Amino acid sequence: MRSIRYQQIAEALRERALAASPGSVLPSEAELSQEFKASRVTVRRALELVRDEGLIAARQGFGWFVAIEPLRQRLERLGTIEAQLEGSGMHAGRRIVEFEFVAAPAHVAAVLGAGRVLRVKRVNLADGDPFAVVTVWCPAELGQKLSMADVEQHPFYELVDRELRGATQTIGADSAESVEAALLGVPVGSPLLRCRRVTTDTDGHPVLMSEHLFPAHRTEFVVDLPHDEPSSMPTGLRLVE
Amino acid sequence: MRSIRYQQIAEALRERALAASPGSVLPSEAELSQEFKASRVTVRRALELVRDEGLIAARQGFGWFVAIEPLRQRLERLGTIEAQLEGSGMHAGRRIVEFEFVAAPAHVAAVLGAGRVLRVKRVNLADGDPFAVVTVWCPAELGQKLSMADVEQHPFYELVDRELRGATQTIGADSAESVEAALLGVPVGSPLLRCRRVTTDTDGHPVLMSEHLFPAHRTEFVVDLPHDEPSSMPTGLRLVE
DNA sequence: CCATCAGACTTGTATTATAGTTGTCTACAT
DNA sequence: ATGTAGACAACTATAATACAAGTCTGATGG
Repeated sequence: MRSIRYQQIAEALRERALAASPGSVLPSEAELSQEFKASRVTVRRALELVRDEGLIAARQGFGWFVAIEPLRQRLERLGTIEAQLEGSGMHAGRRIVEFEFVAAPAHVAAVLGAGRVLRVKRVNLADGDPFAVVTVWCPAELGQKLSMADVEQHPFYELVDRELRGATQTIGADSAESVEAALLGVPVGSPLLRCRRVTTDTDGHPVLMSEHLFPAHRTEFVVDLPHDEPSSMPTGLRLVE
Repeated sequence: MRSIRYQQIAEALRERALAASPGSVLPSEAELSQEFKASRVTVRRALELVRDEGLIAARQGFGWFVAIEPLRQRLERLGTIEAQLEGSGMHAGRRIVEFEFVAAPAHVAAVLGAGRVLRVKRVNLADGDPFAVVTVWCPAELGQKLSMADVEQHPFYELVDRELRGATQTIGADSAESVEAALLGVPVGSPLLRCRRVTTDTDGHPVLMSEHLFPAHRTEFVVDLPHDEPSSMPTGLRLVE
């Protein structure tokens, strides 16, 4: 495969920026040019690429430096959906729609590395009204001990016999198919917010996959990007009127 | 049965494209021509065949590379989608649709605290194809110095004469109205990812408001929750009355 | 002590040049 | 219809160079 020089250099600069402490200055473009054995133009192009990603910044006559707090994680302490609903004086409920051991679909098997999985489909309720359809795939060995009553009364992460740590979720949109439309009480074809989440344990191995579908007219996802002062808006998914 | 050479080559290219990571660059047509012992025209026919299937793409003077589908945005940094495009070997472009000084709509005025604003509507292009409609509202006093050429060639946050610090994004979904559908080249009523962003300066004062609309089938947002206590919900949920 | 200024060093922005790549065409062979 | 060979234009990445403009430092002179 052919390689693009300035992308290689950009990758090296990214690592360096993440390793260094915020505010520290990078070598001059001339020095970097010698170090990478590339022309100053090429080095600059790499620097500008990383700058546009927000990791570094420059001041004319001064130099390049690692940007201040490029990645502050503000998504850390967030109450569960249940707590927020109860806090708002609403009653959170769950209704089980499916509870089956099935052969894992390809995209699930690829991530979890399990042939058979427990698939649970639930409808989340706020004061009796449905606001989310959640499907969870869980390796069969972990799901063996779970009952329908368990998954109806407890969040999934309390039930799995593993210590969970992190998650990656991808947020997208879809049109409502007939099944989800009926469960959520919205017209077929209306827009849905879709969150696919892969939850990993303390070793970083994927443990759970889940798909959350929200009616778009009631839900929004709020993300704070690096601030100095805390904003008035909390981070997370929220229901809108 | 006689075998068609360029179809054999196309099959080999498909395998290679699926094995390689998106954005990686294929060998040049001349090199592939040597490798498959076929003329450049034949190799090209194979490449164009695979391109029309959406697996790979090319830029004149640059080369062939594995296409990216769907387009993923990472939310941790205050970077632009353009930076991620360039980092993937694609070419980012902009087309101005509107450039007007108007009275601020209520929800904009409430946040920016400005009566008159500059409203700029742009279509973002990836290798010539539209992938986003972006509307930016900017207080008139800040927009006074900006020209259409400015906003066509630079990201907005580079043009504003304030040091920006953070942003709050609200991600939701919508159905495509006729205007946006036409600009994005998607059917009316198809799902869109909507991202409303309020950008603030170092003092925490709101400076810019923007709305980004993405076709749902091409775009996803990715959020990492590294050391979060997982709940059954994507992150947190907030009810708004 | 303090202000000032020259010079070294830095980024920002051009220009020119070259090798390599895709895009496109024509001519010809099987 | 399919494949080969070649030529040319348009574009890209990279190099080399030059110069403008901003920043820092240290010497100088009061």
